[in-house]
Amino acid sequence: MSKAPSPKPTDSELEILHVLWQHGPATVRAINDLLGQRRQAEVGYTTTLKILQLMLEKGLVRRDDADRSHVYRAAVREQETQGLLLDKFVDATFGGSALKLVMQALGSRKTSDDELAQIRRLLNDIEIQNSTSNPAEDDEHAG
Amino acid sequence: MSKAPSPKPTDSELEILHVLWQHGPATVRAINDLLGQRRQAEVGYTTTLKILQLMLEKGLVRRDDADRSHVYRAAVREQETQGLLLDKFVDATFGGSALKLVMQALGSRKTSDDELAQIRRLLNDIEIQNSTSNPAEDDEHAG
DNA sequence: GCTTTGTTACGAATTATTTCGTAGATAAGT
DNA sequence: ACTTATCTACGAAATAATTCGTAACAAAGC
Repeated sequence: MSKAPSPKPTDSELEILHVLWQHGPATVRAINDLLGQRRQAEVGYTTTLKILQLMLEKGLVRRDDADRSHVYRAAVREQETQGLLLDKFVDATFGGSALKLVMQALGSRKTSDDELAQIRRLLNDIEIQNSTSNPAEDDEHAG
Repeated sequence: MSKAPSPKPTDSELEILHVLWQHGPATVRAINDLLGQRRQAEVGYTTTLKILQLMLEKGLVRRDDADRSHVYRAAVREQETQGLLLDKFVDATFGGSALKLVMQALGSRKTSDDELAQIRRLLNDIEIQNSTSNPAEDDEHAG
């Protein structure tokens, strides 16, 4: 029950987490190289090292220091972290209303029919969950 | 090119913008009082004043200093600002995929049937737009 | 007129984040 | 063995955001 209260990662930390999520465990050298690719400008090696050390203290990553080149791995899951950040963002920007966020996300940008279909499937799933786990009567049937 | 791109507001600035969007133009005193209500702890009067002065320089607010108590008003629109922040957030957290954001927002939290219905209506509207305009050239935005 | 109250402007302390330089250790190359 | 390369740890500078104290000034109250 005691869920690790992983602190909210900063922008730089999040970028490193993306690298680790995609690439898997890696050395500082590898992480730094991958960061250089996804960015415009290179970042100093010791900068990456420093951030990883701070992330280790925060519990955002784990490391294997058996070898001289330590190997870092993400200690938080991608979806959980995204969910955490999303919660904060929804609170700060949309007053806590996830609905407003979704409306804004869908309304103010181009969404393909394919993406719309995926969202519809998700809506159907959620509706089924609502009706099976919720005592409130629900006779709606999606087309 | 004549329009200065309003910089991304910080968390504190965004909170003040929320107050101004909801309440309309207000003095520092009024803004500070309203901030105190929506927060856990009070914030110092001069803190609010200082942030408003910085926001004025950034172009996030305008002020009427005809009277001794200056009256501040939002200089950026709510939806535009939310859209701007949303873009940055989607890039940083979901690698630019608005679809992933929506899936996460809907999937990882409780969404009521009422909200689901609203989203369905929006999906229908978007689908109609997709089918009535040529998808290859409908990237125009209302100014 | 004098004092109290409320206001703006400004400087500065505090905290967080990002950045990198340098020292010291270990491994690798010759 | 010696030199070079690579790595970690650590300190600290640079930047940004938040906070508030104080000075200066104007208005209101007595």
